[in-house]
Amino acid sequence: MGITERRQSEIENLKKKIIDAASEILSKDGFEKLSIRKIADKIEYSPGIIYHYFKDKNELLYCVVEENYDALIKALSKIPVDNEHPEKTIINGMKTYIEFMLKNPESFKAIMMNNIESIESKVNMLEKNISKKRTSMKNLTELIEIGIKKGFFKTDDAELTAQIIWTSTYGLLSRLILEKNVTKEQKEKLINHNFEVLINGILTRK
Amino acid sequence: MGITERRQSEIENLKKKIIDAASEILSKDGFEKLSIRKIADKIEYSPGIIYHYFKDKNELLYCVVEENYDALIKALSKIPVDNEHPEKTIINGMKTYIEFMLKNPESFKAIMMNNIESIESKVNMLEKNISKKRTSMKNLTELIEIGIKKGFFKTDDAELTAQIIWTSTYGLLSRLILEKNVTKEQKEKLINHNFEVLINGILTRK
Amino acid sequence: MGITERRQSEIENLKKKIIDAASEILSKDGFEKLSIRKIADKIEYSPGIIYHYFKDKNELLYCVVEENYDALIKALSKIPVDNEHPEKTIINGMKTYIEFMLKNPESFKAIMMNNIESIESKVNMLEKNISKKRTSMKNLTELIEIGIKKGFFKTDDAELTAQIIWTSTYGLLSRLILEKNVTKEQKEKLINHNFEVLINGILTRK
Amino acid sequence: MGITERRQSEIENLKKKIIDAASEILSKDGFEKLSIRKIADKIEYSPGIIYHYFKDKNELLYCVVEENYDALIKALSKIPVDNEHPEKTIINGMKTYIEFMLKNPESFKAIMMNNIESIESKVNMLEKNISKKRTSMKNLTELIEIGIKKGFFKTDDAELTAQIIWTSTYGLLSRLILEKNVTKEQKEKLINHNFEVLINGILTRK
DNA sequence: GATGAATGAGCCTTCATTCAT
DNA sequence: AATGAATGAAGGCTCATTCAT
Repeated sequence: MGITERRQSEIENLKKKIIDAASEILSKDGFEKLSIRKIADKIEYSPGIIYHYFKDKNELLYCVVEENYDALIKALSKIPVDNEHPEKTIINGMKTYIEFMLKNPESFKAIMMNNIESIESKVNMLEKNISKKRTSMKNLTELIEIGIKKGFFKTDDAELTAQIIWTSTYGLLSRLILEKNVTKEQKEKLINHNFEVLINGILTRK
Repeated sequence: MGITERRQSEIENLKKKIIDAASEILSKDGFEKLSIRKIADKIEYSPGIIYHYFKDKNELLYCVVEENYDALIKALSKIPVDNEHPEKTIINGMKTYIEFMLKNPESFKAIMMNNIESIESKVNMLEKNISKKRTSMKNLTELIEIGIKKGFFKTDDAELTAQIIWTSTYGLLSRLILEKNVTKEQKEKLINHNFEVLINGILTRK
Repeated sequence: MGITERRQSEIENLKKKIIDAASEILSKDGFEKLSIRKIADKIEYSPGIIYHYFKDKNELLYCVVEENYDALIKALSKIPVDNEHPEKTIINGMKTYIEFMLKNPESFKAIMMNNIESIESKVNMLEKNISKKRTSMKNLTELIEIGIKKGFFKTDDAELTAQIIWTSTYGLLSRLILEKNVTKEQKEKLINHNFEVLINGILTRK
Repeated sequence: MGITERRQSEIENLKKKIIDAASEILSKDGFEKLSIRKIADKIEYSPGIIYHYFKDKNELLYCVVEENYDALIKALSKIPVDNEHPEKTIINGMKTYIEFMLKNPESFKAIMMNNIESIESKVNMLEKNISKKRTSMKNLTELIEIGIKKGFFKTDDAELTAQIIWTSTYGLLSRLILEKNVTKEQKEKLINHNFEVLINGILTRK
C-alpha cells in the first residue's frame, strides 16, 4: 500500500471524487461559483484530469445532477404505495421530495432554477407525454389514475393534473428555499395547506 | 444649455438611464450577459461612470429589480375587483401576473429566482401576516375573505390560502419560463388547469 | 514627465506597440507561436489590455497584416511607371515585392502561407474581378493592358495573366523562403529566369 | 495466434497503422487538428504507445509526410512520356501533380508549406544540379532538353527552366489550396492559362 | 462628473508528454 | 509491448473594478 500519500484507496475512484467535489461546491457556493479550476483545487489534481473523466463541464454537470437525482429517486422509491388511499401516497411522496430538497437547498437552486442545457432532459416536466419519459412523473400520474378509477379523483387528464401538483409543490419549495424569514411552524403550515388545497382540488364532489 | 448635445436634459438623470439600459440588456440577453461594460456601451458613457452612481454591480442590480417589480405592481393594481365573483378576480389577477412575466422572462428570473437581499422585502411572500405588509398579498387575501363571507370558499386561514395560490402559480410560471419544449397549447392547458385545481381546492363542498 | 518609468512617451500609442510586438513575434517565432499572452508579456502589460484595443485576436492579426501590407504597398508605389516599357515596370514591381518579402520571411510565411480568415480579404488574389478589389492587382492588370494596347503583349484576359504572373512569383518566393540550400547566385538566376519565362510567355510573337 | 482479436497480423505493423491514422486525420481535419490523442483514439490504443514508435510528434510528422510524398512520386512516375510533344508531357505531368494535391490539400499544406527538416531532402527543388538528385526534377529537365534538341524550346539552362516551371505551378497550386472563393471554372482557367504562359515562355520564336 | 486605460483574477479547454504499472 | 492516469503549460477570452487625469 506504499503509494503516494494523498491517493490511497481512492485511486480507482477519481471520477466519483470529482462529482462529489463538484456537488459540494455547488451546495456551498452555488452554481455560478462552480468552476473546473475550483474542483481541481479541491481534489488536489490538475484541471486537465477532469477532462480525462468528463467530455466537458456540461457532462460533469450532468453526472452531478444524475447522482443527486438518483438519491432522490431512491428516497422516493422507498415510499410504500397505498392503493386504497392514493392521495396519501401522493402527499407522502411530495413531502419526501420537499424534505430532501430543503436539506440541499443550494443544489436545488443550482439544478432546478437554472437553464442548464445538459440537464434539461432530467429536469423538464411540462411537455405533453412527459409521464412516458420521466419515472417520477409516471408514478405520480399513475397514482392519480388509480384515484380516478376508484372514484376518488375527478380530472380529465391525469398527466396534466400531475404536472400541476408538481409545479405547485415546486413553487412552494422554491420560495421556502429562497425566503429566509419563514419560521419552522409557518413552513409546516404552508406545506400542509398546499396539499390540502391541491388534493381537495382534485377530489370528487359529493 | 451649452453642454454637449447628447446630454441635455438627462444629465441629472443618468442614474435612471443606467438602470433602464441594464433592464433592457437583462430582458434581451439575460442575466448572465449583463455586464458593466455592456451597460456603459449602451448609454455611451465609460464603464467608470457607473461606479459614481452605484457602489457596485450588486447595488445596480437591486435598483434594476426594484424598478421592474414596481412595473408589475402597477399592472396588477389595474385589475378591477368583482365582488360577486371573487374567484374570477383572483384568476384574472394571477393570469395578468403570468402574462406580464412571460413577456419578461429574464426579468422574472433575475427578480424571483435570486436571493438579492435588498429586494427581499419586496418579494418575500411566505411570512405570517405578510398581507399586512405587501399590497398584492393584501388584495389577494381580501378576495379570499370576500369569497368566504359569501359562502363560496371554505378555508380557515385566508392568508395561508393566498400564499398557496401565489406559490403554486409562481411554480408554474417558473417552469414555464425555464422549460423550452412546451407548446403554446400545452402552456394554456397548464395555466387553466392550475387555476381549476386551485379554485376547486378552496370552493365550498355542496 | 514624472510618470511610471515604463510608459513615457508611448502612453498614447499602445495600439501601435501591440501591433509591433505581434509583428516581431511573428517574424521571430512564426504564426503558431503568436499568442495574446506572449504579446502581453513582451509589452509588459496584462493580456486583457489587448482586448481594449482589438476586438479579438483576428482583428489584431488583421491590423498586423495591414501594417506590413501598407509598407509593401508604399514600397511598390515608389516604382515609376514606364508606359513605353510596361514589362520593365512589371518586373521592377515584382522584384521589389520579392526583395521586400525576403527581408521578412517569417511574416511572409505567417501571412501568405496560412488560411487566416480575418486577412483573406487582403491576401486572396485568385477570384474573378479581383483587380477591382485589390490595388496591387489593379496596377498589375493595368500594366498588362497597356502592353496589350501598345501591341507588346498578347493575351485574352489581362487579369488572368496578372494572376498567373502573381502566382508564379509567389511560388518562387515561397520556395526561396522555405529552402535553405540556395546560394545567392542561384537565387538571382532563378528570379531572373522566372521573369524571362513569364514575360516571354506573354510577348507578341513576331 | 492466441492474442487479442483486434491485433492479429498487425501487431508488428503498428508503426504503419499510426502513420496511416495520422495521415487520415491530416486529410480530413487538417494539420492543426492532428493530435496525439486523436491518433491514439483512431487506432484504439493508448496515447503512450505512440512514444514507443516515435521519439516525439515531430518524428511522427516526418514519417507521415514521407509516406504522402512517396505516393505523389508514384503517381507522377506513371505518366507516359511523349517524345514528339514534350510540352504535352510536361503539362500532363504538372496537371497530374495539381490534381493529386487538390485532392489532398491538407497533406500538401503539411508537406510543402512547412519547414520539416527531415523531408527537406525530398522536397527542396531550387539548388543547382537538383536534377541529379531528385527523380521528378530529372524527368522534367530531360523533357525540356528533348524540346531543345527538337528545336521546340529555347532556353540556356534546362534545369533552371524546369525549376521555374515547378515553382510557378507550385505557386498556383498553393493559392488554389489556400483560397476558398475560387469557382471551379476560374480554377480551370487559371490552370490552363498558367501552362499557356509558361510553355509559350519557353517556345522558340518563329 | 466623467473618462478610459489598465489590471488581476478568473473562465473552459487542449495538448504533448511522462511514468508507474 | 502497452496502458492510462496525470501533469503543466498554454491557449483565447471576459469581467468587475480601480485610478490618474
